[in-house]
Amino acid sequence: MCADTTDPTTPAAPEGTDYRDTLFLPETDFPMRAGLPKREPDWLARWEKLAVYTRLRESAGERPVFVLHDGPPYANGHLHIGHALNKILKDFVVRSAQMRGYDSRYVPGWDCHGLPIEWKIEEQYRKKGKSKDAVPVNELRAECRRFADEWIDVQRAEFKRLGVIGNWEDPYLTMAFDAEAVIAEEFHKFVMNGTVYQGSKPVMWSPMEKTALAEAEIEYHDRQIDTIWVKFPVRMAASNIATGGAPGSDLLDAAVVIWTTTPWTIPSNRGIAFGAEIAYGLYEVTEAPEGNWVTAGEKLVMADALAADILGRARLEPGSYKRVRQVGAEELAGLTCAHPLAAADGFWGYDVPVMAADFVTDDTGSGFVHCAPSHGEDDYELFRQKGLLDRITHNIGPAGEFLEHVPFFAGNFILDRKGREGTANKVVVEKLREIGALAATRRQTISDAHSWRSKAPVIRLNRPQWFVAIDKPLDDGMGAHGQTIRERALKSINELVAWYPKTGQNRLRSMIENRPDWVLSRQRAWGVPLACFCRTTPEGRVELLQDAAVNARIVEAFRTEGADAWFAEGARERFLAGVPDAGQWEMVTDILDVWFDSGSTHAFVLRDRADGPADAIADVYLEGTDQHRGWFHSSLLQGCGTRGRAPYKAVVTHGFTLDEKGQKMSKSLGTGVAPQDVIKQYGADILRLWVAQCDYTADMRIGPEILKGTADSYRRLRNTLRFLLGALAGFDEAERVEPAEMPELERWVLHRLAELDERVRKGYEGHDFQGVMQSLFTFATGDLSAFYFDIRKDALYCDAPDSLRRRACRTVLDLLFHRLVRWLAPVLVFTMEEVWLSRFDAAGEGEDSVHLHDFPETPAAWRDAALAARWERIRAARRVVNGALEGPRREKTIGASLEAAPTLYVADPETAAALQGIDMAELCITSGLSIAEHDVPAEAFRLEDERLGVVFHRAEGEKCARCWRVLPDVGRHARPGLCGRCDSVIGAGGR
RNA sequence: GGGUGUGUAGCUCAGGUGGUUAGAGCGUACGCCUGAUAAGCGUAAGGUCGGAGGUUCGAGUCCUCCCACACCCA
Repeated sequence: MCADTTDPTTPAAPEGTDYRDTLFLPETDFPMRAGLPKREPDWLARWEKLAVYTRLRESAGERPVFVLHDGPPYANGHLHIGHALNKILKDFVVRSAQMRGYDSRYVPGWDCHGLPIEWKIEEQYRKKGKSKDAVPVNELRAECRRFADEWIDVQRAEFKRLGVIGNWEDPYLTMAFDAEAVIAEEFHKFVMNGTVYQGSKPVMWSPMEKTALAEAEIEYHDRQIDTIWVKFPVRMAASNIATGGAPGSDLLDAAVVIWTTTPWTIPSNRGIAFGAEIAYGLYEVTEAPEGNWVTAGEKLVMADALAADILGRARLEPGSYKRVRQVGAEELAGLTCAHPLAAADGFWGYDVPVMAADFVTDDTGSGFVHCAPSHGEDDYELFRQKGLLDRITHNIGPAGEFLEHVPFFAGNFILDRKGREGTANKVVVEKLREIGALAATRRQTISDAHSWRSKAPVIRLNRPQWFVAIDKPLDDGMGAHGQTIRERALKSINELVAWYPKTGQNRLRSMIENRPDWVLSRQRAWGVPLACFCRTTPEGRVELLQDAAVNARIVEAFRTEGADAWFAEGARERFLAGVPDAGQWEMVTDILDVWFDSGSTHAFVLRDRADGPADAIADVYLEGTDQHRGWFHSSLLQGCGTRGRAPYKAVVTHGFTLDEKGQKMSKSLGTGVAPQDVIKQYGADILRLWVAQCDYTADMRIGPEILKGTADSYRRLRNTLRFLLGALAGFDEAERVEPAEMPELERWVLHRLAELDERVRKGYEGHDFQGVMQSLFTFATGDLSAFYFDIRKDALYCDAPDSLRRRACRTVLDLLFHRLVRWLAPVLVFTMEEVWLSRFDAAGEGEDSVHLHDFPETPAAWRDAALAARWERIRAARRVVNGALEGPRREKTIGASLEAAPTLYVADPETAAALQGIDMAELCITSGLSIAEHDVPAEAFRLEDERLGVVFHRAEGEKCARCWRVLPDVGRHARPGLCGRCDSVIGAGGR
């Protein structure tokens, strides 16, 4: 139909006729402002009603299974931002795996046993004036259970509010009866394979309360103490390396000087440590006052840096001693000393070896550290490494008293009844002085550990503990990856597990390479007991009962009654029934370290539950970097001991959340960010977007300014989607156009989509959420909003509905919609559901959800590298035009770009070729644009590329009242004030 | 004190094996539009690449030391 033939009786339109109604403007009810805090709960309710997680499981069919195994948070308080970060990252993994085509299962869990809860309950008792010891164990345990239960409900609601999908109806709990049964059963595996043994290890011990303390129960206060320098006579020197003296060495009549802040540990001394990097010298005293502790002729070995200080404190004048010679590390390592108290009693007649250790310094003291492996962790560790743990002493009792067998000191206490300094230090110092072993003393103030409860000082005391030997070869038929737990763990780390980021591998490896045996026992109440029996053999060895029938009976009881069965009356007789010599066996009443509980989750979750993977190995464990020492570690050791390998195939780690300045969040500075507050102010999607925009492999900052920025980004993205919805209003399948028939601009968008499809899928697969978001965000703002949408508004608003250009555009918008919305759905779970429903189920009455769909297949054939390269040049030329319009605009020559019709000079043949057949006026949103393949005139506007220039011209003609383009033919058509295109669109009954 | 890691524009991040005036998005400023409108478009200003040495013709990129921050351990 020709527009010019329309009814000539059409009344002349008055000036400024409004053709607005003839346009196809965007139509959508999708609100520009999100109102997330208010609306998110509605979508949560909808998903609950639809049972999205269950539906996905039921419709999984033959999809491959993917399992992210949840590391259980501890059930004792509201969620903090770190929990939110962790669960949101997991949600990205779970949801993107589902949408990539997996049957992606996620069972959340909770860690329920352990000290913090037990402590809370004790605190409640104390407030009521009750003593914990007066309460039956199972009563205390029941209270702990109730406490955990309450917090699990709170945390579950808080996690769900974040939009995290999973089996929230049926999570796993380490305190569930079946979990407690499996934990005990797993422990029995270690009992039966012979790796569990009793040893002892120094722990923080409060003599006042006669109990071991955890790090959390310790506080540090300043305290005045008497430090002492003590002489240890050299007993033997390795003569072949002795230098500078006669055979037999000049050190044989010297003494090594040690320094200690705890004189009461001297009777428990079993060694001396020195630093291989420290300079030592042999000093000889030439002159000393009458009755001095250090006398003329004495030879002492000490660090050069400290010698003057020590000898001064020993009341020697600067000129009254001399440095005889240097003493090297090799020589020191060959020394053996006598215990200074050996001179007083044969009890101390043993050898005291001198050993190199890396914890010795020469800042203070003497450069020699006296080692009491029962009373110091460094000391213990050194003795463990040297294989000397059989030399551990047992001289101190639980109240901090010297035991009966200790000569001279028996009965003296380290602390008195009020927690103040007792007599132990005094008598030891006095004895050392009496026998001439003391070199000097100094009173000083140090910061030292005190009990949080009694405020009294704390000591280190070795207590019997149960260990798992990690270097013992196992004859368990699971040797495919090594014979010992350590071998299997290292093999797993090196070959069986993928690490995101890579650095996690080294971190865990160096920990496993260096770690000592695994201490399992805690002297506490709220946990799974080491459900086993032990006895001491006539030779003094402690052995464990290895009886499968007894174990089975215990596990069965735990399964039906919980681990409380162990602490119930008559438990011993019940479980030992039928065992010969039952009377010899004692119950072990310690409980398992909670890391053993959580290290066993793979057994009672991945292996035992119907929703676990077939091989009972998780695809991913994802936690903070602190879990290299924690859950990754304990799960690895546990798995290697019970099934021969790590229970995971990949480990993803994230950093910590810091305040806006990159420092730890602080309550007192008010820099803390609570997830509940973010949700209240902005909504969970903003928090999720923040997570997706961070580099989670490092530490992440969060605060008001950062959240505001995130909300800004969100708004930009939201509006782009809103435009998409509006432009797609009433889209009909009949409009669809094949790519081959589309204009180049549309095919360029399809090319970008094909590129992004690969980027997004690979990004999600590699857990690179930041990369995915950055690509999508730049695409949405740079390629769509500022380029494609801006250009196509004319066609969308003004073209006839059946125009190929408009149909092609709407086809592409539909393809864009499905990809953008679904690609973003794992991150912006709420908003993408809103967008989805706004298009497909505005009333929200149906059963569809974007979360029930996969990422759409994107044809590889959409890729067109040649076309993409050409459009790079086209866009570069467009940028020059944009720049050129800025001048006239500032000078008020023009306002809108449609008032311009510039000339583009192209002196670059490749760009000229690229522009062939391209309507640059359309792309630049000008009313006209002529291209001159010509040298760029001097007056032309140009950017960096000298071969492209633009000379400005105003567009000739009138402004079309409908499409606003300024064209020469406006006014020459049937309807007044219109250009040919618009006139014909209306004539065709467009609207 | 030890181990591990991080440090590029106001913010969030890019910057294979060292190579021309260090990039993107957001924010900011200014201008335009008023048919995505508590929106949209354009232009611009922002960086001693934590600091100091060194290797090299040339270093954000390699080496050494230092500083700050974090996690784990002591």
